[in-house]
Amino acid sequence: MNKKTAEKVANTLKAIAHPVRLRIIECLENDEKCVNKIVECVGGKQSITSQQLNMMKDKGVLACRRDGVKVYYRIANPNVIKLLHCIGSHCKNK
Amino acid sequence: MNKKTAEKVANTLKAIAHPVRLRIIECLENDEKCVNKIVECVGGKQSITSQQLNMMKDKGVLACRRDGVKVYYRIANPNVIKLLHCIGSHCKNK
DNA sequence: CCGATATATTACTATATATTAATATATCAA
DNA sequence: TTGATATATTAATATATAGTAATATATCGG
Repeated sequence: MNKKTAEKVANTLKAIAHPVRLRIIECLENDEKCVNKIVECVGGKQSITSQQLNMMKDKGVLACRRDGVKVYYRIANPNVIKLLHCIGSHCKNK
Repeated sequence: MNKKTAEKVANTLKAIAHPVRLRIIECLENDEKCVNKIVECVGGKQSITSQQLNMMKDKGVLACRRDGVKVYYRIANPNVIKLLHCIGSHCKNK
């Protein structure tokens, strides 16, 4: 892996290496959800969740579409789900 | 995933979410290596590499053994390799 | 346009992580 | 014990990330 690739990969990993962001991803695993639902699902403040969502969108982990007043987020990079399972199965027995 | 698990997973991810640390892991993919070799392999200063190695050891990603004057590091958590491949295959085509 | 609901942005402070240079410790052979 | 090689630690600063509160913008029905 060359340095540039390493930086890209590190960037993607950093994008999800956060407890709340992991939970957001998990919550979006099966289907898209609007911000409202995501906030409920992970249980924080709206503005914080919005920041996290935006950050992950910037890094290409999530994508979104607006439908009227609501904005629906979904997982743009399916590998993060695999990744989540991968690392999850390791951490369980710790 | 509950909050505690999310924190553990985030911790492991943070441990590898760094360009140099990713390259270290890659360099240890097939066999253990002494610090010297690792420094050569990733091309930084010895003390920095040592810090990274220690950090990853602390977080359970790596393990090491001393043999005389040399210290050999190896991957302690095989899932990080899978993880690397997972995310690597995504980032390639970007 | 106005009010209501949904989402995003800003500005600020706190905390964590990275970087760098210098120095310390460990092991062994002579 | 001394010198040489290998590795680890410390201390200081820079930079990035997180957390918080307040406010702004967007969409739409009426």
